[in-house]
Amino acid sequence: MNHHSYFFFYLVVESLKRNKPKYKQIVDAAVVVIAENGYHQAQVSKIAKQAGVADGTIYLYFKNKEDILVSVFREKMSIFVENLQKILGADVSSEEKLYRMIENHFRVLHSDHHLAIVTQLELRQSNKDLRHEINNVLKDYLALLDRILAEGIEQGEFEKGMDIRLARQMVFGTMDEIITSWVMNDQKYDLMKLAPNVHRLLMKGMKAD
Amino acid sequence: MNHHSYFFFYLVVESLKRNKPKYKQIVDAAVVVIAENGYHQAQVSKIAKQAGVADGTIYLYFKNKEDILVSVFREKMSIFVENLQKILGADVSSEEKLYRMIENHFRVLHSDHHLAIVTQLELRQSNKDLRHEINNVLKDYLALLDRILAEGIEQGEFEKGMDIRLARQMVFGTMDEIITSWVMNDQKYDLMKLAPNVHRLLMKGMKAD
Amino acid sequence: MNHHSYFFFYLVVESLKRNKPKYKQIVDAAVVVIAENGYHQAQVSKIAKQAGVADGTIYLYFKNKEDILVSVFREKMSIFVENLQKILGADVSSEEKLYRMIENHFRVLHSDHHLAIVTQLELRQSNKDLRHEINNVLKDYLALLDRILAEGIEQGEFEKGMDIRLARQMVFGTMDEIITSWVMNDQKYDLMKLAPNVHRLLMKGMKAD
Amino acid sequence: MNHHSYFFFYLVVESLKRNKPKYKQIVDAAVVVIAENGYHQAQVSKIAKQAGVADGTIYLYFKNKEDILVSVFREKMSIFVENLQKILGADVSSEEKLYRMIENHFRVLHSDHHLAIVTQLELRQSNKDLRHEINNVLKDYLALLDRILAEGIEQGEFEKGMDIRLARQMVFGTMDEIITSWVMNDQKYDLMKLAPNVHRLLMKGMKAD
DNA sequence: CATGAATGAGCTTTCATTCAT
DNA sequence: TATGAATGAAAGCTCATTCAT
Repeated sequence: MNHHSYFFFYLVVESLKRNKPKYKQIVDAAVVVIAENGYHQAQVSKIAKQAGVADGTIYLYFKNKEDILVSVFREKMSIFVENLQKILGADVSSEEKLYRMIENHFRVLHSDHHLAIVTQLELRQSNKDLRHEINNVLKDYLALLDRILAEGIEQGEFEKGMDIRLARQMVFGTMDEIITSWVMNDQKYDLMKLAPNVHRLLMKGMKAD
Repeated sequence: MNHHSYFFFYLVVESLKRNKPKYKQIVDAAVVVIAENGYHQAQVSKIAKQAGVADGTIYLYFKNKEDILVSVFREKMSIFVENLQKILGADVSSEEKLYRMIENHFRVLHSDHHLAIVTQLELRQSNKDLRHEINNVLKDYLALLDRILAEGIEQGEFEKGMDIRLARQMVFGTMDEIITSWVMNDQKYDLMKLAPNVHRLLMKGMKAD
Repeated sequence: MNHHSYFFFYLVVESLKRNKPKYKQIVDAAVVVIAENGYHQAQVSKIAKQAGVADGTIYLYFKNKEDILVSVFREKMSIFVENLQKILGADVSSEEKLYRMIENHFRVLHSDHHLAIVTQLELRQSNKDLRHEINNVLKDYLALLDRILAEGIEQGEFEKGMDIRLARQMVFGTMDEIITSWVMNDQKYDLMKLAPNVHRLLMKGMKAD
Repeated sequence: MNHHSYFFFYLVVESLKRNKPKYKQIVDAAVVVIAENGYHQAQVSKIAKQAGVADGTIYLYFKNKEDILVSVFREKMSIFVENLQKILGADVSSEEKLYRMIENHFRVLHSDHHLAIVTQLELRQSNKDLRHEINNVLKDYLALLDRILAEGIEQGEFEKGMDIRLARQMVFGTMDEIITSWVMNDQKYDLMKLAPNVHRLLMKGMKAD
């Protein structure tokens, strides 16, 4: 490679970097590395290499390794939260909002296999401290789910005396278990197609009419 | 040795091991150590000390550390499976069987705080391989749940077209999420009291009548 | 460039540097940072920040970090040397000159706590190379001490057959040990008051008359 | 090497090890490694290799690296202390005791070049915490020196009004400076021969009679 | 002259597992 | 069977120095 081609190569690489600030670059690299190597094999050096930066550069943007992992969760979770906020703002029934939530939850993970592996399998191997951090991030999401449920009760769509915490745990626990199974089965079947049935089960339960 | 004789040899050795008091001693010690120190602080040497044996002795009964952990899960899961088998044999409706399953699941973990911490929080930090192993153990339990669901459909108690896999994931995911939340909240409230409501939600869903 | 022209070039560059305010700024910043944070916590970035310059600027004035530290020692040592030169020029006995030297040595460090910490404790943590450099700087000072001793012998004030090197090591070793103890005791007592006794001990020894 | 010769080789190595318990083995290895590589290049792995043990074995005998270094100082210092205790017990004048102390101090370091390098140059590069530890160890030694001085005053051998702390600092500072210079000059001259002159200087001072 | 973002080499310590007794 | 001393691989983080701007 002569020094001209090096120069242009440099420009391309640089503009890629500039368009994706290093912070995002590293977070995205972490998702890929964790998904492909597993949580315990996701060394900082691997993440750095994947991000195209030096090991030390990581520490200009993150306090420590745990900080990277929490950031991964926070950054990606914000996709769910933002979508859910839009759904909440829509002028539709609570039942429809719940449906859209399930559908959104499934779609985001369906469309990003790496992310699905990371959130459903890998990040759960983190230690208790990190898991508490992750739970804090989750709280925002679950608070929005609670709002759907509360509004549904208010509008008479959902069972009047329903325990919101239990209902939330049923909705989230169900979605989570279904997605984890799907990931552990190597994402063989079409997750999206399950949404209507899941929604129906949650709304009307298992009892025959 | 062909694979048949290997299989029988395996069965004999396994049953011998499990009858030996030290095997159980070590498994029980592992539960205590993991519950009190957390998964990542549960070194083999700590388990050995708690069991009152030398480090090396562990390896006379277990192939490696992962083998201890899988054994913990298998031994303890058998309590759930045995109870559930009794429930299945009872002459009651499928709905009642489901209720008893939930009640049993909650009760076992409610009555053994160490076990609850280990199964809901600590063992989930294990790596993918171990979690696949654990899932295999779980399968027996979930197969029994599937039988309740299939019988319920057959007898017209549960929705005819219901997807059994989804329903199973809803039931298990809901129970699991509820128990995990309870453990993470330091087991502050009475888990047992939730069983009727959980059962009602799973049966009739959230929709107002 | 032959070694003569190199030598003069060196002199010019050196004198240019030392007149530049930033050079002194950085040396003074280094003293403060080392005294307050300790040798091993005195990162180049901290010194730069304390001096109010960018990290990179340091390298316009110093070859590397070691060069800063040697410069600190050289700059500060020159105070001792200059004072000692004045003392040597005074028209007093050698014994009096020795007294004034001790008194000066104590006074300079007594009046600059930061400097005392840096020279007695922190700079001694440097590696062998740097300590050899520091010793070179010290040589000028010790050479002046040797002159006091030689003159004293010549004038019949000091013991005729006295080994000058040993005597120098006794004088310097004694002063150094006393000051280091004083610094390690957090400079609790009055160093200056010790000068007469130290002088007396060095002159007449411990033996009872 | 056939397995017989391996066996005998093994016996020899083992008996060497057994005669020198691992603790001492490691301390001695540390002295050699520090002397030959310098304090900052004395990695735990090098010490382990020199001691003929695995890295991990170090940590069966020492809390951490600092613990090795403190132990080096403590173990070696005890030679000085034990010798000095014998000297104190001798039925000779205080002046003679002082002489023997100097002679002993010089001899121990003169006879172990590695140790001389380690105590005079390398260990002084340790951080403040370690140096405080080292100072604690030194205190025992200096306390014995103080006893010689106090007894000398009592018996009218040493100057009546003499400040013991100052005198101790003169004696130790002088010895220390002389030895350090000798080490920095690559131990070129005969340290032992200096003892009488040093003693004379300390006793009678520099002043001409 | 001055900047400061980026670099990347380097090392202590833990702990699952082995194996001579 | 049981022991427990010994092993040795493996990784997060710091910071002196550079160099494009």
